[in-house]
Amino acid sequence: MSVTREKILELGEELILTKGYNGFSYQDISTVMGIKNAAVHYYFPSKENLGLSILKTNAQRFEEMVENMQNRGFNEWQQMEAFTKVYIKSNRENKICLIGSLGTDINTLTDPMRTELQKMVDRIVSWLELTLQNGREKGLFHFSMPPREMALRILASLVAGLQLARILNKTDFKAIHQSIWEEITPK
Amino acid sequence: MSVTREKILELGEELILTKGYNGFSYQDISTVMGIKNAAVHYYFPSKENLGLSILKTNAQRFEEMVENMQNRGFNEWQQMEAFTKVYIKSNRENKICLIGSLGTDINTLTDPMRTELQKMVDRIVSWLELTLQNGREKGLFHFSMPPREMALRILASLVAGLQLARILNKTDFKAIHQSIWEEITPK
DNA sequence: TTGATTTTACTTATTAGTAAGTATATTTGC
DNA sequence: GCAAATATACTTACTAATAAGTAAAATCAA
Repeated sequence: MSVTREKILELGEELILTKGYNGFSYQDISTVMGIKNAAVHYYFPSKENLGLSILKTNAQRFEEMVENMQNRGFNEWQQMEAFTKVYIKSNRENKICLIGSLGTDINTLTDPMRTELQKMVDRIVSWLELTLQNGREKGLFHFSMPPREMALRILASLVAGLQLARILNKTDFKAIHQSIWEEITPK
Repeated sequence: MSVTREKILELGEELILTKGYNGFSYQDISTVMGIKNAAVHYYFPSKENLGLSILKTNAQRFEEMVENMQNRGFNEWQQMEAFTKVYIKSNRENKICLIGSLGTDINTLTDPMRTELQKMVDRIVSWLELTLQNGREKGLFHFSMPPREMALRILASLVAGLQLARILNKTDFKAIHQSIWEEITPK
């Protein structure tokens, strides 16, 4: 696949995570890349098209990560740890996540983008739920609420953890994500 | 104070909470109100000016709520309950909160707005921290981590709870906010 | 030379913002 | 008490900048 196309996707994603979907333009992309506006339109005819591609790329990346972890025989604890690490990296880079960013702009998105976002979040919550449930059965985690509730709670902590850390202080994210582990670690 | 000005502030806030700061324009306000674009500029010369006014109005509303609760002799449990109710109402109205919305757009805001946002969030976290600490001393709450960590954790749950609920399902917010109480209620 | 890629040169729409004017109150000087 | 001055609350009619998007020509690479 074209290296230009890849780079546009990468930059577009970064812009969504740093300035928000309605806070960036094709100009932002073309200027940084040293190409013309129309070249971006060549690969992604519309902004919606670009946004949708970014969403699908992300959903795919998640699936690959999950598949990869299972191939390597990661247990549920290790899988949760790896998932958390993605967020720790985002925090280090002063980025929020796609869910938090597009969640804010959801009413300005087109139906295909909204649907794709819902699909992605739903998939992540389902995976978290299953991982928490299986991990609890093995005694790797300890919590009493239904796994789906716990999944939503953990995801919410991570999503808004990044936002709060960017507003207040980067180090605040650590406090938030560590408290997740305190809650689910068996005594 | 002018009723038109009040209405612009109200509508502006609603637009930030539904479409995001970079997702609405003065046109959105003037069209709904049946006035001209320039009339909005008459009250708020720039969009930054409007955004700043909305932030300050919100911060003031928070202070009034806290003051009011203390005048009425609310204990810490009741105060936490009242704070949570503000978020439950937002969820009912398909709105997210100012923190989550402006948190996404923070890098596109001017310094005065960023500073005001930080000030507001800092104030809320401090209040949460103090309320949790005092409540724990009285035996109203039970938790072992430092109060500030718990404050950040609760705020993160509420902020992203609204976002996740708007993406997935309104009822998911209930699961998230109820799990907060499960965590801090003494056994 | 053919197809993929990219630029040139646009269009159309929307944005924030402004200058000047108008009608209606409200205040002030006498 | 009343005319003149002034403030309030807008509208009309713009500007300059930027947005997304397009058609056609030029360039490049196999």
